[in-house]
Amino acid sequence: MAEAVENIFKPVIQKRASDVIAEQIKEMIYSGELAPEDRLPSERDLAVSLHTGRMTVREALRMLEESGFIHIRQGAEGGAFVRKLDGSGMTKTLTSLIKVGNVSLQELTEARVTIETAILESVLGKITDEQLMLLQKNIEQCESILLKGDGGTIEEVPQLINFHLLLATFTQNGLLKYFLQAMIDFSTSYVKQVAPIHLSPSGHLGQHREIFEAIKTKDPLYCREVLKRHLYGIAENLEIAMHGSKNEPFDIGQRDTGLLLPPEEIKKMSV
Amino acid sequence: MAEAVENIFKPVIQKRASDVIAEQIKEMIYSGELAPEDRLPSERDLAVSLHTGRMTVREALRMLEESGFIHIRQGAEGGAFVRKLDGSGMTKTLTSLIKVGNVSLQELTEARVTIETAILESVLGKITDEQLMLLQKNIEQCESILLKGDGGTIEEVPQLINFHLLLATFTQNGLLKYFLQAMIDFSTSYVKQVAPIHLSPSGHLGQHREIFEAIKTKDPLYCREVLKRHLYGIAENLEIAMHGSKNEPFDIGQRDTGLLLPPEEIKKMSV
DNA sequence: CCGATTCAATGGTATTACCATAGAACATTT
DNA sequence: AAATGTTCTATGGTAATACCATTGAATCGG
Repeated sequence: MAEAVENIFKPVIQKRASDVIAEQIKEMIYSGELAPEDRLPSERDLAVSLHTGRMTVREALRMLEESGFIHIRQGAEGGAFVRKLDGSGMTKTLTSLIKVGNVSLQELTEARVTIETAILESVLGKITDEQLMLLQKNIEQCESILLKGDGGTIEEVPQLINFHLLLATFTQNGLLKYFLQAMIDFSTSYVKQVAPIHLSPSGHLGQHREIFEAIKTKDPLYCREVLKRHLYGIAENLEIAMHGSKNEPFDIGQRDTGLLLPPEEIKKMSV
Repeated sequence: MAEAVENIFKPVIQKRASDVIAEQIKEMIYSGELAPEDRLPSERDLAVSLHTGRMTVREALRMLEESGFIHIRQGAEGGAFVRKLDGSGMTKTLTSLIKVGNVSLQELTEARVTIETAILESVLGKITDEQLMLLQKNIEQCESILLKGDGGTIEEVPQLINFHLLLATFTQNGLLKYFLQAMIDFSTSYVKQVAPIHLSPSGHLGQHREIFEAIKTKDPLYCREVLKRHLYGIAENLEIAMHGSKNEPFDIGQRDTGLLLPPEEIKKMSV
């Protein structure tokens, strides 16, 4: 064909149908048209409505599920349900970055110290009596749990985590809380899965009490010192968990390889 | 059937095949068995190797792609390629949280001020001459770009962003950098997409120069002031982009993300 | 009324066929 | 021989169909 003219035809940009579908549903969630707990039409219905195949719909749903926008239940009365986004997405992202080696445990610790210190100092100037009460209540709660049970591992006293999250909450800043929660969630799940060692919750709690007292003095320097000591103590346990686990830091559990190939064979094929 | 015995048969837990596949490939990436740029077998080959259908494989690839572990190219010599994880995952997560309304622009701004302030203070005590040189080089680079072009919108001087990221880099902490980058990336793409207004890059650059000078004085208090003014200025532009007018300015005076330490003590504490 | 059974809606998997894309290999022309 | 155009082919993208698995609801039987 002769090049008589130019730019008469707009080039066709073929975006992947599943991407378009996922994008469309995301927008509906953003706009509020789809709210948490809402149920999407069944895969078959969606396919018909979108003039597409069921598999295309499924791929879109897989993506949305992976990003945490929906969760899927099988069976009658099942389907895809819109889910309220929470901090797990952040935790997932952070976990990947660490597992893939882009972020070291040292960096995690330092970042947490930096951010949590900033949080504490930000809170210090405006903390209310009610908030102080909440902290105290948290400490007492942990105390009673420790008195009842044997209080062996840290997982048995999950309330200990809340102490830190409480501080983040006091900033009234959801994003700071997401960041902190991601770092904390990784740490706990890491310790739990890799090496459930004994972390002396009582000592842990004691340090919380120290921090609490420091906050009441409203002395920023002292607060920072106490908090840092506490966090570096936790970090030390992370390190112990790492080195005490047969040098397989990231092999979390044996997955069921059932009908799948061993990794080496897949690797071979990828030449 | 009579209940003669119990617990003889292990209940079958049917995990979704695509999940198992995705998990397996992820583990191979974590372990280094699959490195960036490596190419996975074709969908058809994978299906055969895994004793599963091609659609199942595709769903797994969709998930991995959504999480940023692979990218997929169509055509001959195409396929699924392992991708080095970068900050885009964090940006994506943050963007979702904001778009869905879990995090407000105000919170974004405050969090950025909190974190970037902490970063700056952390850097202040240990910044080297070479690092100062890098900052200066960045400023000069932006300058020359501004002199050449008309310098209308901020997107034409992307180097302006690097100034902030440079500071984060000096902390030697990848995670803090990821956090900061996510916040910055959202802001820029938000302004660009929602309302590409003129942001006076020259004024922007001037403030960078101010910050640079402040850093050289190594006065934490002064540094913080200058940085905060700069960041709240940026935030104001975000608001303008959103509302299209300057009618709802930030009440900068109310925000108390500042630290309470006197300068000398902060200097001492710099990690 | 209650327990067991069946039913039906929905997601999960597999197979097949064909289209779309993009490099590579090949052929043609200069 | 080099440049250019064409065809080939491996690969992802989409669709349609069939059937399995799961799970809550509806139904049936006592």
